[in-house]
Amino acid sequence: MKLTKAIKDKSQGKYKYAEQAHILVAVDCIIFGYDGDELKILLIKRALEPAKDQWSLMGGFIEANENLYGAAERILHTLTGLEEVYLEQLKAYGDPERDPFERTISVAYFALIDINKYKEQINDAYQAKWFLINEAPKLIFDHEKMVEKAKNRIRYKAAFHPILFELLPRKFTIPQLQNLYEQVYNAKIDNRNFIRKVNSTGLLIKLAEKDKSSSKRGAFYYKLDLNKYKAKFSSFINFIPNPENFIL
Amino acid sequence: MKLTKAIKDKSQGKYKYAEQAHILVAVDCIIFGYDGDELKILLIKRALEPAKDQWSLMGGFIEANENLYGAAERILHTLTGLEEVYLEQLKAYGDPERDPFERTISVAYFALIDINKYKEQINDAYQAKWFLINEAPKLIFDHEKMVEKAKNRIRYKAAFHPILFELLPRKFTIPQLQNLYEQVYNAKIDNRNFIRKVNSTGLLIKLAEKDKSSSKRGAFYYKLDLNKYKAKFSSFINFIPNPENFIL
DNA sequence: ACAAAAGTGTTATAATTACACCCATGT
DNA sequence: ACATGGGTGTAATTATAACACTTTTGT
Repeated sequence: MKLTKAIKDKSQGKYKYAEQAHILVAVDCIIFGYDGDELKILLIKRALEPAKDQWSLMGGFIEANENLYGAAERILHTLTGLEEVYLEQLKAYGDPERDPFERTISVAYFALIDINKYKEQINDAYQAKWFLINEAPKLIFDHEKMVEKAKNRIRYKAAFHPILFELLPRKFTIPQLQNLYEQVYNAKIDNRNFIRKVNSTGLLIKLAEKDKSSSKRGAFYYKLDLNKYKAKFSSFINFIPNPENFIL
Repeated sequence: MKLTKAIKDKSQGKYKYAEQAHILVAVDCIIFGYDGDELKILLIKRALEPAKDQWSLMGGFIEANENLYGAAERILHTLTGLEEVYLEQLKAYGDPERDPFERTISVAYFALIDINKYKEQINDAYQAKWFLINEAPKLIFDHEKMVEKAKNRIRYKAAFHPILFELLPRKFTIPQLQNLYEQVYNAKIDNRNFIRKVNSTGLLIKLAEKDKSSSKRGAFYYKLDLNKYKAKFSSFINFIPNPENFIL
């Protein structure tokens, strides 16, 4: 921090930074959800001017008493009613012209949620809608850039870390998990090799129950071994055969 | 972006966001350097109140006409005279209490530079000093947290991408490169396996000249094949044997 | 001749890939 | 009985890890 322009505020007896421009700081959330079948993104439609009727990420300005993560949590909670979901800082965006109304720095966060569990809680006031990941509409400002970056980040991270489990319900089948990976990477994965790899992680506990909704035979449900999940989260597991062509 | 508080500015005819707190936005740079022998970090010593005589990252406030990356470039250039060095956004920091003087959001960037090439250009006005990576002093605010995060990011990224070449001079020896990896990972690496892995990337071009400074036999200089470097930068190469225990 | 770092070679083990087949069940 | 997705097995290939020795040259 370059402090050479700091002055002492007589009224409070504290140092302050003089003659510096203060800027609006916002947080925008890229919210990914999976319903066991399709990977989606949650967007809101602007009901008011300016930018009325345009699709946008859910966002808000940072408040005096909260940190960036807290602001992202608040914004996510306001829209979805969700708490304690996976939420990670993506990047700060600060081009002078990114917001045509007023200069605004935006810190983007992405969230991974299970649509089934939470869809009833979504706040209708924002006209939120789930879009298929490849069928999202045009977005305001640089929000599409944020979404692309978030997709890339997820691809990158999910190649080595089990973050995609955050999108699944408590119990899920291996075909559902594979289907999720296939959508994230836009690729077909060999189911035999996939099952072996997933099982080799030791992260899954097989349940007695079966899901019969997608086949006659039915697929066994599994649940996450939460202890192992937490312990192994940072370790590297090659979930994806050829993680070649990602852009970092 | 939540725009519900936008109003129309009569004087300019543009929409503006009303009743929102504007905050100071700074950029701080974690500058890593390698002199062919030791991995170091560049810090500045505060010459003025407040926080006089304390060590700090080089930073500055964002200006009206520049984006975040541009601000980081400017700050880096001001201190080191360097341009076109590797510079990557690390994370935005925004705890309300992170800066005791005034609420400030800081976007941290890290830079990778070759100390030999640039050390003459360093601006003395900031009392900058290179510290060994493991012998850095206490820093102001949350700067130590930033440095730790940057070290982790470099470890993470360098395990799969050839970013550490950014720290090397145009010509370098493989022992120098290995030494750099060993310092980044605080680990001994088998030189036989290391050489094979580095050569298998096809990224290096062997030069006729030898560096005799560190052994009697001398080690051949190599240079980067810049075309292949750019092409392969995003692809995954396992540079590090067991990338197990990194924290993401 | 010897010390010290540079550089080459080999082999065992483990991970990855590319395959083909059987299973369970609702219709 | 058969169609459909679920699940198991195996063999070839490739990558990784562990290891020892030879080369060069200044002193």
